Amino acid sequence: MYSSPEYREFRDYLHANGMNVTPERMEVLSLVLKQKGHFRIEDLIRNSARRKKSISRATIYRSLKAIEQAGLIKSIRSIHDEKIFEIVKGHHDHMICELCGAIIEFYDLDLESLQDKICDSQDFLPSRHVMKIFGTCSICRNKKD
Amino acid sequence: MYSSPEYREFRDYLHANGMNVTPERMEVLSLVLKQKGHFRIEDLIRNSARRKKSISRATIYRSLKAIEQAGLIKSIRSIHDEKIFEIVKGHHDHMICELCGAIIEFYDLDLESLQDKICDSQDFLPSRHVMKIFGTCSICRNKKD
DNA sequence: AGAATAATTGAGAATGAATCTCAATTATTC
DNA sequence: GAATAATTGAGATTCATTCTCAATTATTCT
Repeated sequence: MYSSPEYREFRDYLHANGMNVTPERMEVLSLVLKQKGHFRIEDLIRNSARRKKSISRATIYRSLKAIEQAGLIKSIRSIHDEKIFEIVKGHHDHMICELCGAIIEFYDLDLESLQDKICDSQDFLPSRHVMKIFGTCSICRNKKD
Repeated sequence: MYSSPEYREFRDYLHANGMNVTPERMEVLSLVLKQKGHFRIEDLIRNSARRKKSISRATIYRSLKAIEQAGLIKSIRSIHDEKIFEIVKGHHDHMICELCGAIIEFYDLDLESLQDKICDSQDFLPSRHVMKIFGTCSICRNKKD
């Protein structure tokens, strides 16, 4: 129970920050890990609600914040400016289709190193970045014909 | 009065979309153009409130939406996830200091063309993008010593 | 294991941004 | 200038998120 590396990492984060390991926090992480791809907070709340022992909205918010700070999830915004979380699985950037809303992940090493170079030229020390390209995905492009 | 190119552009947008040119809308644009760099909606509302004829919150929101759709401003999010507008002056990206919150604009041609190349490889047709690099700005780096 | 201490939870209240409602007002058209 | 359609303002409303605080629970210490 709660033995995969993500739980361990989260426990370590909690310990390192003088926070308690509670069933609620572990359960929220478990709900998170069940999501595939991107998810909204409301989805988690709804999922939790249909369980025997549901977790309060406040606690879900609080736990998500901790899980985010532990580096296990991160938030992005949809085309409609809606907050969406995703499980952190190594860095990548996003293409977002303005027609169908699809979120396409990509990673490009040249892009990463070019960014470092740009930061360097401004004496800026980067810690992380967000890059979103909006446009039309290949599926929607072909539909249009 | 209201003769600079931005007003003309906004009027054109309104006409093109069957919307009326009202003193309120022009005044909101005027408030926007008075801002330097980045601004929050609340700043505009406060600025408007201290005028002889103040404009309602609802109308400021409505006008900003129109001004944004006219392409004269665009919105970004601060480190604290707060919505911030900026006047569109040709495309650029952002470095955001996590210590002092400073927003540094930059533009890099290599970055732009690399992005096009990446989109091409995914058959994705880009229309615009957002790139934010978080980290520590040069001023804060030097303070730390 | 049990007591003491500090952190956490839940339920609902509170906040804050953004949107909506609708009657009164105003821009536009003819 | 009259008729028509769009807009405005004030306040109500919505929706996401945070806060409050008493009751509960995890952790620590012996």
